[in-house]
Amino acid sequence: MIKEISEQSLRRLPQYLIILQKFLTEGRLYCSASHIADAMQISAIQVRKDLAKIATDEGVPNQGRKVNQLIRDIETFLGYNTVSEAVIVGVGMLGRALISYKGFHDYGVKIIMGFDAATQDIFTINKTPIYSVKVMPNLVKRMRVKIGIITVPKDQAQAVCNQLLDAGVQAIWNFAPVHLDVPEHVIVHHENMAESLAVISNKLKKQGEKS
Amino acid sequence: MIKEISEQSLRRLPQYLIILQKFLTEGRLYCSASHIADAMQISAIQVRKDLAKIATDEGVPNQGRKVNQLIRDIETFLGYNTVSEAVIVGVGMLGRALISYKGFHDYGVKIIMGFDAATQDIFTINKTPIYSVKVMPNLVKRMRVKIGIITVPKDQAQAVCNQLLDAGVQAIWNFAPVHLDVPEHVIVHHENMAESLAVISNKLKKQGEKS
DNA sequence: CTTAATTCGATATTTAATTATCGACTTTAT
DNA sequence: ATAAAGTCGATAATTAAATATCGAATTAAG
Repeated sequence: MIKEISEQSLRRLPQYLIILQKFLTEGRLYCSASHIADAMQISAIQVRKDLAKIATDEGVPNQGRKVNQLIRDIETFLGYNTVSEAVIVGVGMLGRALISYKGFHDYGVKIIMGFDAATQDIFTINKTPIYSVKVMPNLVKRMRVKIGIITVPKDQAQAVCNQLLDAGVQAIWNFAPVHLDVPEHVIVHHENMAESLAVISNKLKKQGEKS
Repeated sequence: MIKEISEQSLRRLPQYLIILQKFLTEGRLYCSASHIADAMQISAIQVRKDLAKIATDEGVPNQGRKVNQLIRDIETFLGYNTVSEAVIVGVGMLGRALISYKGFHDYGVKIIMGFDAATQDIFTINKTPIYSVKVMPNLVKRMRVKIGIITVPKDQAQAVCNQLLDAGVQAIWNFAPVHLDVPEHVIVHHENMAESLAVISNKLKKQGEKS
C-alpha cells in the first residue's frame, strides 16, 4: 500500500525529526504541532496535517503527541529501520566526508564500499573498503546494490553513472555539478549546493534591500 | 527593486544552469524551453515561465534563446558575479570538503577562512587559512563576513551559531544535523542530507511496489 | 513561394498546497 | 465545580504553482 505524500511534506519530515530529537534531550515527553511549528517558523496547521499523514496514534487535546512515538512513526515512514545498501564512486574529499558521515546509518543507508580510479590497493576508510573502480561493475552486480552515489569530478560523472546503471543500480545520487542523462525510469537525484546558496543569497539580498 | 520569484523557481535556476553548460559544451548556440525541459523531465511551460522571469532579452520563435546569454542572465540573477564572503567553522572531513570545493567560486561565494577547535597553529587548506576558533569572533567582526557555515559536531553547533551571530553574521548555513534556535530575523538554512534521502528512498519504494 | 514544424509569450484553467475556521475534547488553574 | 487555555481533527476557503490553450512569429523544408 502506497501512502501518498507530497514531496514537500516528505522533505519536512526529517526536519521535524531533528526538532523532536531536541525536544527529547530537553526532557519533553509530549509536544504539539504548534511547538514544532514555532521552532521551524512555519504554520502549525501545516505541521498538524503532515503529522496526521504518518502518525499511528491520535493526538491528545491540550497535550499533543508523544515525542518518542512520533519519532518512531516518522522514522518508520521514512524507512530508517530497513537498511538500504549503497556504494560510492569517487573517494576524494567529498567522498571521504560522506563515507565518514555517521548520519547515514541513522537514515537507513549503509555505504558498503567505495571505488576510486586512483586506487590499486584495497584500503579502508572508517572500515569501509575502497576498491579500484575497475572492479566496480562486478562487485555491484554481485551485491545487488540499490543506490549509487557519485562523487567523481564532473567530466567522469556520466561514464560512472552509465556503469552503475549497467551494474543494476536503481537510484543515482549525484554530487557532481553536471547533468546526467539517464533512461526515463531511472531515479536520479542531483545534489546541488548552488540550490541552497540560491535560496540563502536571495534572502540576503531581500534583507539588504529592506533597509 | 526586488524581483519576486518563488523559492521553487529559484531552486530550478541552478539546475537550468547545469544543463545550459552542457549545451554549450555540445556546441549549441540556441536552445528552447522544451530542450531544457526534456533534459530535466519537467514541463516546458514551467521552464518557459521561469526563464521569462529572469531573461533580459526575448526568445526567438522556432529557435529559442541564446545559450550563453541565458547563462549570463541566470548567473546575474543568482548573484554569481558579486562575491559574498563566508567563513566556515569546523574543519573536519566535511569542512575540508567544502573548503576544497571549487564550485563555490562559481557561485559567487568565497570561503575566506576556517576555524577549528583543535587548531592552535595557523595552517591552510587550499590556500584558505585555518585559525583557532578562539579568534573567530574578532576576525569575523573585523572582516564583516556575511555568511557563516557550520560544520562542527552537533553538540557544538548551537554555541558556534550564537558566536557567529554575535560577530555580526547575517546568514547561517548549517550542516550539523541539529536544529538551531535563532532570533526571528536571522537567515538560517539547514542542509540536511536526510531530506534528499527521503526523496530518493520514497521513489525507490514506489518503484518497488509497482512491480 | 508555400507549408509544416517550432517556439514564444500572454491569458486562462486546473491542480496542489497552504492557511483559516469551527466544534469537540482534555488538561490545568481558579 | 467551573472556567480558561490549548489542542486535535475535519472541512472550507484561499493562495500559489503547475499546466493547458491559443495566436503570432520565425525558421526550415519541400
